[in-house]
Amino acid sequence: METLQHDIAAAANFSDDSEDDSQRPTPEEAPIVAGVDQAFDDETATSALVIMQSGEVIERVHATEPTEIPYIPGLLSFREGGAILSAFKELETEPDVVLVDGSGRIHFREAGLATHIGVTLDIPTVGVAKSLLCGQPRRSLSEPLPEGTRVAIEADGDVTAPEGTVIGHAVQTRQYNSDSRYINPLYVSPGHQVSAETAADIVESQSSEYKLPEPTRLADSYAGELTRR
DNA sequence: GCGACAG
DNA sequence: ATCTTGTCGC
Repeated sequence: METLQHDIAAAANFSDDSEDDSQRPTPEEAPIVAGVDQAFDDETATSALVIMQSGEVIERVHATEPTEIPYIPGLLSFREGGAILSAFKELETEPDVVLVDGSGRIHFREAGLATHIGVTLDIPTVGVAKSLLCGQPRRSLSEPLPEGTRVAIEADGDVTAPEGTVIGHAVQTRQYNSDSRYINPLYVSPGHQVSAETAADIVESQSSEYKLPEPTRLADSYAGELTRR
């Protein structure tokens, strides 16, 4: 599994350059953004995909697959990847970018779930995680960050990338204006065919009332209501 | 051996 | 991820 991840990282493109920029949306048209999230029960994983454009849901699909392995930090792709790929087979729309719940380049071998899915399907992906798997924030995150702040996450000894490489960002999409209550940042990283900066830009552009970008939030609740039945 | 660790 | 009530703050 680790060997496969090294191959995936080698095939990944952590920049905004594309082999065929023919399909990229012109600045005139709003991008089609997908959100994916999984929910589990005793022995299956259900993946929910929500596709949005201009604030509207234009397609929604899901798929369920048996859970093969337990959760192991660094190997999430092998637990959730199958169901996600099955859900994509049901999809008719071609998203311009996919927001994946989990890390992309912020991963020991630079091959988190978002990167795994992006390389496998050859589509642009962004990793959106609620906690940090590895890497070192450029500055302390112990104090609440103001809304709109982003702090670079650099590779340290736990990551295959050269030390100091920016592998993602802590992104504060929402924040309270209170002393006793605060919101933690999201950890955004490139999955495939997207740079660390663009990944953070996309997440910010898709977030509005809540901390999570809208496609991710809707996929989250959709997956939840599918499994609790 | 010890610590750290997406969902 | 999942198990769940109360509680804080606008």
